Amino acid sequence: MRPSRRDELVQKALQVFYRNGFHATGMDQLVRETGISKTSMYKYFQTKDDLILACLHVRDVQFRHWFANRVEALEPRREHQLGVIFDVLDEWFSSPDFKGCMFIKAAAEFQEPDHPAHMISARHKCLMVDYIQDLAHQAGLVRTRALAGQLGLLIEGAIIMARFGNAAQAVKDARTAAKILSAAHENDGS
Amino acid sequence: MRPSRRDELVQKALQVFYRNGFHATGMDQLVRETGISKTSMYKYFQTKDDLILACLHVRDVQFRHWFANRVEALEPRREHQLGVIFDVLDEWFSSPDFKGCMFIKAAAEFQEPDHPAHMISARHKCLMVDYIQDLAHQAGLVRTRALAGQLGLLIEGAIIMARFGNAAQAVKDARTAAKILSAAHENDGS
DNA sequence: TTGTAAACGTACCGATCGGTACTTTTAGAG
DNA sequence: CTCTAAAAGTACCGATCGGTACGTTTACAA
Repeated sequence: MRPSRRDELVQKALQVFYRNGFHATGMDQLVRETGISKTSMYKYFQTKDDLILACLHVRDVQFRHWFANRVEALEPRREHQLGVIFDVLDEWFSSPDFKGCMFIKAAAEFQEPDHPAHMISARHKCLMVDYIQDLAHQAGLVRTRALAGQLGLLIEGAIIMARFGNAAQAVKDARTAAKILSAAHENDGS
Repeated sequence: MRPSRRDELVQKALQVFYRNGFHATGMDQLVRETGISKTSMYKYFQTKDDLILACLHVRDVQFRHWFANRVEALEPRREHQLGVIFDVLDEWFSSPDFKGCMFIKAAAEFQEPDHPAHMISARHKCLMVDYIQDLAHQAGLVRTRALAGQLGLLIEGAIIMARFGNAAQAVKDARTAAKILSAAHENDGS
């Protein structure tokens, strides 16, 4: 466990970027809020962008692990886990420091499609859809690629709508829609 | 048509903000890209934030008018207009200068829920859902509030996914899901 | 042609930006 | 205690930030 200081920096910077935005957060503010000197920061990361990319990478791993762990905790039976993904989302939206999806925000601030931050974000969304498809497969559903794509749209839409006003309504709509769409992908259906 | 110069500023600044982001776009860059002097800018708007808010307001009106006009053009029969909203989205995603939803990006850069930019964005999304509900009503469907909420999630999700890689896949998934969800809201259903 | 108001260009303000140089303090190992 | 390496602190760099002051040019109306 050597690089604890570096990990601590990434972890704290991650929270500040998440709460305050990337461009809007200056390095001096990071010094203030993390308690880590600028000298150390620039020893670990050559540029601010490098630090941002490290934060996004950690966030990607952490978020997907957290999500899968919450699914597992709420529903241990694998064939029923697809049914609880919007309960996990609801937990996320209801957490006091929920501020939307970090990757949607990263893509909003780094718009060039070939920017590393943009690519990490796209990959994160792709991996989430892959995970949803895996849950659909374990639920014994058919045409899981199409279903996962559709549920992915509901998830992203719910994240957006949760940021604008009523998160409860977004979760409710998403849950209802997900049940209808999933029912259309049962092996006996069309 | 007196205030042409001011409108011209808003129109051009809107495009630069849309393409380049809000914080990432400086006033000097706006002078360069719009050809309007900084003196004039600050005569029309006291602060950069005021200019941003004016841009968002214009964008809100323009986008909703554009969207409704395209729906009308693709399908004049009102009872069938709900079926073409993803064709209009497809047009938008396919336009060469598509860079996502300006209001999602505004909410990403101005995170405080009571920030005017955030509130304008939330209101825009709300008005879009209202419009979808109106189309659902004209299509003779039932429980239009729930259906509009669900279709709204699909729309926002498609916008997000279109920014990350394959827009065509997002439109295809959204169209399929929308048909299933709409069918569940026909007056003979459920 | 003159008067007038709007727009322009330029130079500038203090503050902050990302990033660097250099010295001092801390902490753990021998 | 001493040596060493890491971290901190401070002061600073040029560039850019949002915003202002002020004199010049444009364009149109009388």
